[in-house]
Amino acid sequence: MVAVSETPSRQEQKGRTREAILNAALELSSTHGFAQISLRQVSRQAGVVPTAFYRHFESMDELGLALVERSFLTLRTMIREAQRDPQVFENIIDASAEVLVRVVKQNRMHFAFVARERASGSAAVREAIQRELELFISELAVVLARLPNIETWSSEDVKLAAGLFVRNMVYRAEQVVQMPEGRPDREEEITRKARREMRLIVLGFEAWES
Amino acid sequence: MVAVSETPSRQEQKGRTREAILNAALELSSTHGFAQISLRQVSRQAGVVPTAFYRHFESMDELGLALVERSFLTLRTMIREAQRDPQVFENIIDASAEVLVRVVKQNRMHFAFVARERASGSAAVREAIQRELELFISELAVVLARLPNIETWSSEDVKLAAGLFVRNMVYRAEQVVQMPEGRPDREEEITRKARREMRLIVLGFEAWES
DNA sequence: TTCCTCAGTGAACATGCGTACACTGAAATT
DNA sequence: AATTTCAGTGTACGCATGTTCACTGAGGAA
Repeated sequence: MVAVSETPSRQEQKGRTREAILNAALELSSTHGFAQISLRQVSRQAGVVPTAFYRHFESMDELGLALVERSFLTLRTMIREAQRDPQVFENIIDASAEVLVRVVKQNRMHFAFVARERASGSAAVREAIQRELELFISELAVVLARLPNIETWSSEDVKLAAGLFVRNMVYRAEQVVQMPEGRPDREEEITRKARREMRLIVLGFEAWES
Repeated sequence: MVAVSETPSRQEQKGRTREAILNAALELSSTHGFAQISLRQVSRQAGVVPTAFYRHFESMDELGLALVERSFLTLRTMIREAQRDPQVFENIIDASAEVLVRVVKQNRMHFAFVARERASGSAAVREAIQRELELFISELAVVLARLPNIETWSSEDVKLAAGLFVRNMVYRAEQVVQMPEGRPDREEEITRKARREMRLIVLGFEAWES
């Protein structure tokens, strides 16, 4: 047998430990909520002594912010990939509802973190999530603005509609996160409801006059 | 001088202490979140020794449930009173938006508690809030079902629409709670947005076909 | 080869926590 | 008047926490 793995450089090793801490925090907070987990618990789960934590983050608060950043990075990547799905062009609403459920299931913990800490994290974490969601709404607004019925709206109205959409999606995402494993019936129900809600909102679009 | 106040009965006194504990918990959790406050902090703020806590609640979890119950009781009472406002009959949407902002401002801490713990409390607290919100949606659905455009809908569709409404109201309520004191401009903005969102949804109603 | 850098260690600390226990004294009951 | 009930007290405990400090030893630079 030959040793295949090279000795990792110092940077690499540091990066790995950092990842281990982030993952430990994400996992622990998925059951108890980020606010209630301790620096020592996170370190223990990451396989590291409490003092080593400080080599990577100054405080739990800073860890929280890093977690927000990483979660949204994952989510944005996934959703951009999903937008390339050819189905999405054919029927935006039906495809979006299915994509939503699929994407959330694939990244359950990231969504759970965002949904939970949005309302309850430390002030800094809350604000960071709020900002990211606003960004998300603005992105969607740009997409919406190209739709036939919407071209003539004021940009404020488009953002309003986008906000309605995103907030409803966040709610349905929360439900998918809470959903017990292996319940395709619940999954189907959530997808169906999301689809109908989006239809209802879109019907509002069509009748809107600024 | 004559002693005006009668000596309170044992029951009365117990009730007062219970209230003191509930208020202490509500106030403390408005800054740090219910999950992070300790039995000792609550007792201290209520002016009582930690052990006395157990005469009223078996655990912090039970306190949390009592807080959910009391908050929703307050909220339901206020909203039912608001429904008697004659303006509400004339123009449901515009009046509702204003009532929403006013009611939330009057009971800031109760709304803050519900909004925050909805996503992040202990499992028991979360489920209790979820259940109360479902009840609330059902109540609204009954009101909506009497509207002219909606009479013919299936009851599932009516609940769907009611859910959309309530969830959006919860979101706007969160904003009112976070709103800094003495900012009538922010208040006006939130009212205006809530109004338009509700209009957009109502337009969807009108175009809906089951 | 020699020296330096620095990610991770391990012991020690003060503090706040939940809960058990025996208690007090006034209101309620007899 | 005598007795019981029970909301609230005070002490004491074992435990987990955040942070400090001096340390080790392997990777990287000289």
